[in-house]
Amino acid sequence: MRWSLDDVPVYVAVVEQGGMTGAAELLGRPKSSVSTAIARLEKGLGIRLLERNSRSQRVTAEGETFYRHAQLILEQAREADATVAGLRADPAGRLTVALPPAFCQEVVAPRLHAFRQAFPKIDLQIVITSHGVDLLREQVDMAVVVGRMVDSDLVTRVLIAGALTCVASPAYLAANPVDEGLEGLRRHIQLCETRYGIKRMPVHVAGQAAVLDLQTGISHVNNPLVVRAAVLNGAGVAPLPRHYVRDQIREGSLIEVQPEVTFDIEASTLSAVYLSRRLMSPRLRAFVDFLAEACR
Amino acid sequence: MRWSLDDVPVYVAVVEQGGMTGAAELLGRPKSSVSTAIARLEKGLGIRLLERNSRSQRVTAEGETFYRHAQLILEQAREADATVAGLRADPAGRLTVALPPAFCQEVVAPRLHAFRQAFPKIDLQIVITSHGVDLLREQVDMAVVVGRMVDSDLVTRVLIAGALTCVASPAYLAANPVDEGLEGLRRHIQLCETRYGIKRMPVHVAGQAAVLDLQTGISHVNNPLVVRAAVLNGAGVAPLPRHYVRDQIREGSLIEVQPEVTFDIEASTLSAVYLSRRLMSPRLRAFVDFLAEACR
DNA sequence: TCCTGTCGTTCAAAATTCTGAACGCTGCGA
DNA sequence: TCGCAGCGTTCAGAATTTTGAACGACAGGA
Repeated sequence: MRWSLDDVPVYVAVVEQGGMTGAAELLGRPKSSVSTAIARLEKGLGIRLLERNSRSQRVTAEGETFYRHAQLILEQAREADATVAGLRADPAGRLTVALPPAFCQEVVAPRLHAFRQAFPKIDLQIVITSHGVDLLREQVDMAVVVGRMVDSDLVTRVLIAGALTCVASPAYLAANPVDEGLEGLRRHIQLCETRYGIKRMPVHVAGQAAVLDLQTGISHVNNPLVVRAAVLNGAGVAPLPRHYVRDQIREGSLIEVQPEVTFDIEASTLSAVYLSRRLMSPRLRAFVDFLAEACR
Repeated sequence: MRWSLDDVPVYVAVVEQGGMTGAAELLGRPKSSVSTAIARLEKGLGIRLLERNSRSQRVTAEGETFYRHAQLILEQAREADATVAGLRADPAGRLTVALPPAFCQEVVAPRLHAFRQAFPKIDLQIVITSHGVDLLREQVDMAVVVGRMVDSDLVTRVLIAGALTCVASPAYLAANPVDEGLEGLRRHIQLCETRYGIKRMPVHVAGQAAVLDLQTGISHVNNPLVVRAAVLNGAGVAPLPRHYVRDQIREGSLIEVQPEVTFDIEASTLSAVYLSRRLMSPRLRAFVDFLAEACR
């Protein structure tokens, strides 16, 4: 990388202001700095970003491409800055959040102490519910929900884009070997989270699309931790979010079955949903960052 | 933002090398530069990144948080650099790609001329198929597929995370007003793309989860453009990827019906899938970047 | 306990970048 | 056709950053 990241904000400003003079004003620096920064960036990248004769300019095709990337870089930088600003501000005040039962128990609870220690002045109120979005406007500052909520005036941040994976206990597998193929797998599924219990679950096996019936003759529970507990005690094979079985797989109390089968479903995604990205309170930012880190 | 982006790569190097000396070696700069860069960054951010006594150091909690953001910034920067390098290299050679019919016709075809003009030396071969992944290893360099393929040794780049939206022609709506509520909507759906034609399509209406039967008594076609053509000619209301109806909505030949209904489904996602991110040929990178830009 | 190798910091000189005024060019209106 | 206003570029001095060597501090082995 033979170019300087510090010239990126300058270039973005020039493109967005439509000229160096405007950019210079926006950035509060002399226009000569802007001019040299652009020249340096072009030299470093080895391409011409702006087609310019001494009076006007337009963005070249390559410049357009680079601009898109530059925006992303800047966005990340601003995100980092906002997070750090939040850390420094020692966020305080009441923060009410809605969390689904399993997520709260499995991911948040074990780390709650660390959060309270890092932000002792945040008065965190947790509401356990699976329908957090309904409370979003009136009663809670943020909700963790299943899926990838798309709503024009809500901001969604994906926490777990977790794929489902099929697992079973070693004891069960020893007693009941699983045949190859989807049908072999299907015969061992006794129990499944309600959300995944659809008749034609689309799956991929080594790139091949197929469907799996997760409804007929299968019991359903609307809590993944119940399914996990059952499977740990020998209730056959069940598809579960990888995030909830990672530890068990590592320590050997669960074994992945046919890991080549991937499930094409949004229902295993968990997202944090809140109102505005720009006017996010430091305490909300701190908590969302904390969740994102906990889910890594 | 009171800190310099140029110090970010230095910090990342220090964290990853576990020390300033190692980082200095990696970056090929004197360690004094590394030391001052870190000190400057800490001052600019207003937080302590590394807890260090004159011999060793460890990353603080805040430093860990910032490191994650720093990685993202750097990743974006590298991505930008690779793209520009690709542009400059004047990519050449044969590139074979697999595209689904509707996507190729609607998104790629109108922009193909621009691509050929920008990269005249790329000998582009297009295979029209809906099962591009199957060809991925042997016959094509890249495939555009429906969904969000998760496969350990495939790289996926989401092109359209498009939500579905329900549309109808103005003439149809004038003659057949749609009642409020999901059931009102349901009565007008006559036709639907095969992929969305499931019995319990999960939807959200203003945050409330619900399901919509898109199977019983509905005709299915496995091509969204056919559905669109039919709806344009009065075939009731149909859910379609927003990306395929954007132009029609703008020019008024289609109208959104109950836009507050959002569909929770991956089937409307389109992704580019290819083998390796690191060893991507310049021509493949050029084409994937072109697709991403076309889908913006 | 002392020695030694290694690590991060400091400092003044050197290189680089930044700055503001002057310059030259171009599009627009008269 | 001409003149002016506004834009990007240039240039030399000023400010900042970079650099390599010297320094101080600590861990581990003798």
